[in-house]
Amino acid sequence: MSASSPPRVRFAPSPTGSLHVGGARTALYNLLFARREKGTFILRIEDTDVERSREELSAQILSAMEWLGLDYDEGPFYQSHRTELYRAAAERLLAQGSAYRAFETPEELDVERKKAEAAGRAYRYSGAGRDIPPDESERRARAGERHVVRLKMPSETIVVTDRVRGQVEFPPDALDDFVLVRSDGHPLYHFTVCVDDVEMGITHVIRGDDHLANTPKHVALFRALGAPVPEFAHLGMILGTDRKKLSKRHGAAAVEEWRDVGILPEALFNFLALLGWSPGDDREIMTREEMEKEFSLDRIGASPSVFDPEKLLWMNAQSIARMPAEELLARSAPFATAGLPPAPVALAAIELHRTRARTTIEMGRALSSYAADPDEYDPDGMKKQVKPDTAAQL
RNA sequence: GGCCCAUUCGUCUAACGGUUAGGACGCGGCCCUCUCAAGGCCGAAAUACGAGUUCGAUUCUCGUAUGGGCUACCA
Repeated sequence: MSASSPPRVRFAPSPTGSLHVGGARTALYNLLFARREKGTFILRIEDTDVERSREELSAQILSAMEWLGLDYDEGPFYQSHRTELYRAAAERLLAQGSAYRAFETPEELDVERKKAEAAGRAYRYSGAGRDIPPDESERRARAGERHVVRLKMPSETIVVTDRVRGQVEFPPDALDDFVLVRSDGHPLYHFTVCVDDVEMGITHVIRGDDHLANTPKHVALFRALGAPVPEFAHLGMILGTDRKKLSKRHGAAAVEEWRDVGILPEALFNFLALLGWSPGDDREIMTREEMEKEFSLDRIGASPSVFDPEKLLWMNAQSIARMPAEELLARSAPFATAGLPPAPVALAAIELHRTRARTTIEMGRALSSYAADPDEYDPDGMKKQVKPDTAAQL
């Protein structure tokens, strides 16, 4: 690959849940790559699924990204505001014969699918819509007949070039003519992704491994759209300690949950960066500047990785141990639910506890314990720590 | 079922054909220490299995096993 113009990358979450640590890491790698290559990091909200997308979740994702320091250069762009773009693209593909209308109902397709399943065959759409002459297709559409728009998949092996997995080949019979636009006019995910990636000039697609098998569809779409195919980098999944894909039921799969238990954003950032990427030497604790300077797609590992809360806690403790006292105080103060002592006392307490507290919650709690004289002292502690003559003074 | 991906200590990872397979978390021990931490030193702990290529495989190829993903008018 020759040196070219600065890369443009994007993070494209769909607002169907809060920001997951897996998503956060994807965003983080995009960000690091953009910074390293002096490129542009774009945020795009994929909210085309009207049934599942919720506005407050978009806001939640935005705030989680801000907290983690995942700052983007352009956006957020909402796909729900870009429907005209997709409609026009569908028209174009239809006009140039790269896509066609199909008039089967979901029920009919379901029957076909069941039949194939019963026969032990892999289901593929028949491609019947391909044979409808353009003028007839046009007429039926104008008459209001319900239809979807499907892409004509080329009957050739599609080679996906992936920066972390190398060349991956997909034989032609593995893909069928998938749906671009639903019968209610809503454009579908694979379609909007590609239209937007083209329109936004995306040069590198860095995303979760779960999209690798979808990539040949995207490659076919980019070609049909007459656009250059971006480079891909597919990241291994993040797993729970049981080696299953990390999810809500593992607890603390969302970025906010870590924020709420007193994890510092820089610690989570550092931890996530090293979950699947390594600078190549033995460094573990890295500053954001170092990461932005040294990040490289070529040093991303291909295998899935287990999210280990213990190590995150250790990294957090490292951050706490190194942070300037004033800053640490400010970050812990929100967790000092039982009040804060006067500043000089608080600062002294910070120094006393910075090697003991692993989270800002623990620090906040420690700080609060200096806010007022306790009502009673632990008898064992008294006996051990307080000499008889001082005890008399109390 | 079909297609695709992955596999180094329990976990995160380094080693881009030749290393006593390195580091980190966690774990154990010792030191430091009025306690608890932190810190320092030491230790146990890995190339999934089987073939092949090669003078030589963690590294390249194939197979098996195990995990995972995709296979929607979800994203």
